[in-house]
Amino acid sequence: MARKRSLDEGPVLRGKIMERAGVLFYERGFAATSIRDIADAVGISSSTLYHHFTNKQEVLHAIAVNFMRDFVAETTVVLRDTSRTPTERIRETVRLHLTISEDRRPELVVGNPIRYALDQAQRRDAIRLQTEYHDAVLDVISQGNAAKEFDIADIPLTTMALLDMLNGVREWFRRSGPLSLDQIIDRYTAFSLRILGASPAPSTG
Amino acid sequence: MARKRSLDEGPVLRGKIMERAGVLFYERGFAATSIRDIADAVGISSSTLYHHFTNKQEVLHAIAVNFMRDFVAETTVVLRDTSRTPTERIRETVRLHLTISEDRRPELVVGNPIRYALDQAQRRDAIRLQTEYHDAVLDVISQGNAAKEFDIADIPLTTMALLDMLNGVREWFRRSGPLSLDQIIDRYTAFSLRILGASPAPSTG
DNA sequence: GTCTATACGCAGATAGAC
DNA sequence: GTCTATCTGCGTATAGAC
Repeated sequence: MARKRSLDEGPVLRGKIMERAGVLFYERGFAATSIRDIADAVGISSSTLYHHFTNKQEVLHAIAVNFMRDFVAETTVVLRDTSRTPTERIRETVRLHLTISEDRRPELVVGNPIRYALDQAQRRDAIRLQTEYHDAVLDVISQGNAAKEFDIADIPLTTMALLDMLNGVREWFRRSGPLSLDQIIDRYTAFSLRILGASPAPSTG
Repeated sequence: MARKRSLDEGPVLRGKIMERAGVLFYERGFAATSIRDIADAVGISSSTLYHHFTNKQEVLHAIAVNFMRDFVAETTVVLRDTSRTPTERIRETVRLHLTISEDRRPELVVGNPIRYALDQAQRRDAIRLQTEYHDAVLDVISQGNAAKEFDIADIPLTTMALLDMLNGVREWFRRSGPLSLDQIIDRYTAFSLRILGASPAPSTG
């Protein structure tokens, strides 16, 4: 049994540490969460944790990069699918953005003050991925504008406004609230298309 | 000299502590800023700080409430000025919101994860003021919709989307960047009016 | 690869002189 | 009302046995 545990749970334990640490960081903040808190939540000793990560910052770094990699992978598939119109791609991106952000809320580090717990190099890793997403969105908006689907004066700033609006949702949305996530998505899709100046807006949300 | 100092600098020192602490909390986070860091920045001993505030949390609480009081005072004057149209009031509110947020960035606690350093009662104080602002904005949006100046399906959610979009600016705006704050304000005013479905939109910014 | 035990420093907060 | 000195606990991180 001990043998099997060693062989199978090595990488699993790493993931488990990241998962529990993410929740604790999210609930209490980075500095207010101790290594011992994390170890207790996982059911290991603090020294064992040091065997898997060099320090607390590295745990946060791993969480941030792991999440952003997934986020970018999922969204860029849609954003770069030139078989669909820019409008369709934006609609689907709004849905993905809000869904992933809600499903994995504790893992969101970029764009959140907790990111300042990382050192510069670590932050850069995460921000590089965020930029990849940002640029993909900007490209689609630009294409939609060129195709006269959208009507935009300042493309970079419109991109920021749109993404900031979407990022705001995670700060107040609760599944227990009056609106379901699907309803939020419908309405925010409408808001997004308004910001982009999308011409035919049948559903005003 | 010692006498004069005691008489005049009592309340002044309190304000100075709040100011310096605000900057440190903003730069490093609450938990990562020690009482001694604050005392050093002000040029006093840590015991002197305890003479003016019961603990570190109270410093943050004072910063948050002080700022929100000012914010609400300035904005509600505009929002409740029924001599102006809802559209005009929204325009002016966007300007004020972005200007105050930028001018006093370190003091922004509400809507920022640093707020979790406060206990429930302290947070409630700050959130009560935020709600006052939020409700005043919602009222104006509602009036504009009733007057057919705006075209909105879900007034509460539109209010959230608008405010989140504005709050996003402080995360990335730098005075050293390519756009001036005035330019940002112009464009975000246009975005805001689009979200609200304002009928005549001459400047699409 | 996991544990127990522990080094070491810095945190928040207080005592008591002036 | 401000200081110096200090208490006490918890933080990160490591040593070394198994």
